Amino acid sequence: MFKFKHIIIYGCCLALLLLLLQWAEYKLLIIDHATEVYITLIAILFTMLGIWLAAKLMKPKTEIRTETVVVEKEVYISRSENESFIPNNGMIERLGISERELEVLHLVAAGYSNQEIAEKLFLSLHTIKTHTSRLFEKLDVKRRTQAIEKAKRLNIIA
Amino acid sequence: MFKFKHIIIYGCCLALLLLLLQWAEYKLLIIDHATEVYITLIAILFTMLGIWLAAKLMKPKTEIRTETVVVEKEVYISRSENESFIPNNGMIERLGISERELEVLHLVAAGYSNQEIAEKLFLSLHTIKTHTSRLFEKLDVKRRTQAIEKAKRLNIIA
DNA sequence: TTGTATTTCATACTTAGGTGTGATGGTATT
DNA sequence: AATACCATCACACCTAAGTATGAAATACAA
Repeated sequence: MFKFKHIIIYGCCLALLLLLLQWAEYKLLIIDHATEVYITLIAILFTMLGIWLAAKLMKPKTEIRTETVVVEKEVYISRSENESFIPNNGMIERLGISERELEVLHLVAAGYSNQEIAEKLFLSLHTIKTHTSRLFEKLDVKRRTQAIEKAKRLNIIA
Repeated sequence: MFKFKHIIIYGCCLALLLLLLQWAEYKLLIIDHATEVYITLIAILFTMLGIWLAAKLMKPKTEIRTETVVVEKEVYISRSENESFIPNNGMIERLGISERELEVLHLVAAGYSNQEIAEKLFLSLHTIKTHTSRLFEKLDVKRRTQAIEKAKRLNIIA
């Protein structure tokens, strides 16, 4: 939109200058060989005008292109229900899940309450809570149900 | 360095044009009121020259910063993707699980909290609690984790 | 129309789950 | 010996989950 504004301004300037020159013609034409002088002046003037115009029009060209590249990292192939389940040990290791934590995870997925797990493993309820909390942190989840879902999806548990 | 090159080329063009105009002066000045016409032509020509010059000189100033944002995305294939899961409708019917209850069961298994399920289904928290309670009764379980385990075992959910 | 099941919402209450912080002892690793 | 990690236990605190009970609207079949 502002492109047209510049063009209109430029047009007006041109018209004004033509009028000015027409008036100057009668005054300056008397002096011989003065034509070249003011043609040069016109040339310089309009060149500057062109430069100014170009500068105005090209200023907003400082583009910042933001390119978003999505890199898909790893794909875990699913298993068959009937076939033997192969735990994703690489994933377990990568998440830093300890042996005890994995044991608790299995029992959580089996539907046991923290109290029941504590009794089963001869541990205190506090210990189980610590384990589950660390587990949720490592699995990046908030609840045990989410932990079950994610662990199954990552083939950590069957 | 190439800045001067452009200036020299421009200067040469100007000189050449002045010579051309000086020659044309004798031919065209005879025609009355032709002065304005060729002054306009000069104006347009030099303006374009100015624009071209400016464009050439300002090219390196039109910065194009390309910010590349790399987003790493881990992709997992769920095991049910390849297999065709057939829900045990007979079992669902036998246990008397209603449509709504089944819907809630799916969301419970997906790891959503009661509050989240309520928001997702545009229901109150109370309603979800009622549904889950009935579900636990019908599945003969005490906790949601047990419900998930049993529902999966009975092929009610994938 | 009446009965039955479903779906919805509600209050009050209890229990389980989860967080944050901190401490202790064991066991490898450096 | 020092460090890092794991496993264990503990307390305080808060939130989520689950129970018991009741009730109203809807839908569908007898």
